[in-house]
Amino acid sequence: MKEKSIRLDHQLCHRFYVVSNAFTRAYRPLLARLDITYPQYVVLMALWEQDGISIAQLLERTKVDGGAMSLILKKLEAKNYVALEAAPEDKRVKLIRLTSTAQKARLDAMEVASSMRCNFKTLTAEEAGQLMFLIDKLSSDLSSSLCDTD
Amino acid sequence: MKEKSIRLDHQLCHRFYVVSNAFTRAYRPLLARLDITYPQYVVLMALWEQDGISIAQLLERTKVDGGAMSLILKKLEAKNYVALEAAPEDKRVKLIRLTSTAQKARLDAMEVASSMRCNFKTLTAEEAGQLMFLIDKLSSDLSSSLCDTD
DNA sequence: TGAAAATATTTTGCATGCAAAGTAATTTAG
DNA sequence: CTAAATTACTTTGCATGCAAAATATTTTCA
Repeated sequence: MKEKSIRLDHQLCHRFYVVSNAFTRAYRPLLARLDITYPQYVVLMALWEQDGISIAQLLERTKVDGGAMSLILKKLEAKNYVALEAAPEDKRVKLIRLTSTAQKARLDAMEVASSMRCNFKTLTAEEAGQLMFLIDKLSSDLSSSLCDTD
Repeated sequence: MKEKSIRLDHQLCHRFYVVSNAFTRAYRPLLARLDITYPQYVVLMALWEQDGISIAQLLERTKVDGGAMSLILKKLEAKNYVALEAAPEDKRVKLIRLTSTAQKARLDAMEVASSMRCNFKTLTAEEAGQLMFLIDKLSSDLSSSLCDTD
């Protein structure tokens, strides 16, 4: 009785796949002015919230891939958005700090965020809230399934 | 008044980014038995629904990137899951057909899908339905924003 | 009919995402 | 106190995703 359920339009996963990629494409022209990609934007958002944190903390907040993060930070550094410095107490740790350029760019980023929200013509604010709630629930189900220590 | 809204946890886009990647990771061990990746699985799902379609139709249904699709089909062909043939009327078009191996693998795929659903411990079936509805609404907002011919 | 426009697919160059291996520095144990 | 485990990052190899250019075919139109 669960036989017919490999149809694409019955799959939550495929919806996430499609929408996530659509977001990346939709952000591209908006982020072009800042000369950054969507994952780079995510990293900057995390830093605008809390500056001077370590790479491990950045990974935890953004959920960006660790291997990709190395490259992303190098690029953000090359674009003069961040500076990396070794932590004084523990030389393994690198602390990431926003440059003044990035501080100023925060205003542009807020424009980006608000113009993205303008794209949501039919989805109401309440529905967006429901959506976030449900995704968070799904998300915790998914992450607990990966480490099945329960 | 819309100033504080570049916080990561206020962003729908980041939730999709995180969950979409989490799905890919969660599927990997399940798909290992079939020796395929998640995008390859998506292509097979589309073909299990409707076999013998063109690449353009496959792109339309799966929303996989066109450039990636070429490689994916080559790999599925190498793994003996599909066969490519030129359409008789129009030599530009290639038709994709499932092999008998892929037909049999459909049963394994149904196992994969159902064991993925078992991961959703707290999300109810009704909530999953709501989630799909809301995502579809968001999705149409997003896609209409890309081609702003309105 | 023959050249130009359109269509279907592939290729290319760059940016991740994923898993696993590799490094350097720190902590833990015997 | 030192060798083994641990931790924080980086590197590597492979698989996409994205945009744009390149190919091969068809269709359209003057």
